[in-house]
Amino acid sequence: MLSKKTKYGLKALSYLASQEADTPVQIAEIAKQENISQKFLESILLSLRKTGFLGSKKGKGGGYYLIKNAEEVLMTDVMRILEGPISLVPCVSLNFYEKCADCPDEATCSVNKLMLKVRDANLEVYRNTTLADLII
Amino acid sequence: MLSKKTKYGLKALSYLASQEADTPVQIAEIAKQENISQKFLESILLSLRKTGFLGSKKGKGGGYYLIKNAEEVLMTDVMRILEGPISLVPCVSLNFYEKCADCPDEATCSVNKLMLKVRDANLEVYRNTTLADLII
DNA sequence: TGTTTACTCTATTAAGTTGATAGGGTAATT
DNA sequence: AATTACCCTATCAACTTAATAGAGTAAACA
Repeated sequence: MLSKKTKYGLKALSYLASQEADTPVQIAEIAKQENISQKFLESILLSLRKTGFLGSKKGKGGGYYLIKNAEEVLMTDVMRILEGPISLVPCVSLNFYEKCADCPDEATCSVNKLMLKVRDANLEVYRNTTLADLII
Repeated sequence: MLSKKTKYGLKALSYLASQEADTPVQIAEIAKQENISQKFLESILLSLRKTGFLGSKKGKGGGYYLIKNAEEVLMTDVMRILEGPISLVPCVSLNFYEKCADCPDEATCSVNKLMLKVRDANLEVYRNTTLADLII
């Protein structure tokens, strides 16, 4: 299941992408338009700012805005920040690799074999989709 | 993340597929060989039996065995039983469709758009992978 | 300079899920 | 009849998620 965090984050990014660039949008506006709990959205936008997707401006007329063009925002990066590893098991993860404690040999592990295929299929999608592809 | 239930279920199915067909294998043997909590495995195998993947035999020399050939066991079916819906959001699910409560219009929803692609990519993998592909 | 506005941070909490365990009951085989 | 192994119910700790509350800080503007 996709977490609400990711769902909300994607919606917020899309909302910002469909606004005029470099014009800050207030959290309250995004939250209202997209039916998102404002406080929860705050923490999500904060993490997107800290990871270089968004900029923010304080004070009157402040808010959040996209730093890059929507065409440059890859879903691989967005998903890793919001949802975490793209792989379903750590033993096939490119960015978060970890050996499975219970598995003696990855080479002969059937789960490893299947999850490698799944990872590649998902990467293929995320690598070839940008924020621009998600808005009308 | 892949649940342990699915992980264990896949390992157990693979173990059975690599054994001689129609020869029941005891839960205890699978649990030991695959490092799985026996009681937890019991419930997993039970659900696989009730959904037509496995047969069981009671009494001495009993155990579980594959009902179909490994080539006939599609990952789409296995994953739906063990892990649940293949889609990450209910609004793009083929078998478990549900409208998102917070989303006014699927046609313009960016999350919907992305998750459709993801669903299709995963289905492609699962539809073209059988249990036979997972064993050496 | 002071007030407003909006971002930032910490803490708390209810609800749900997962993974594991325990213990007993039932059915089939020898 | 005894053994073996499947079958079922209940419980529980640990963790995660999603939401909320409240206070603090920084920037803009009159």
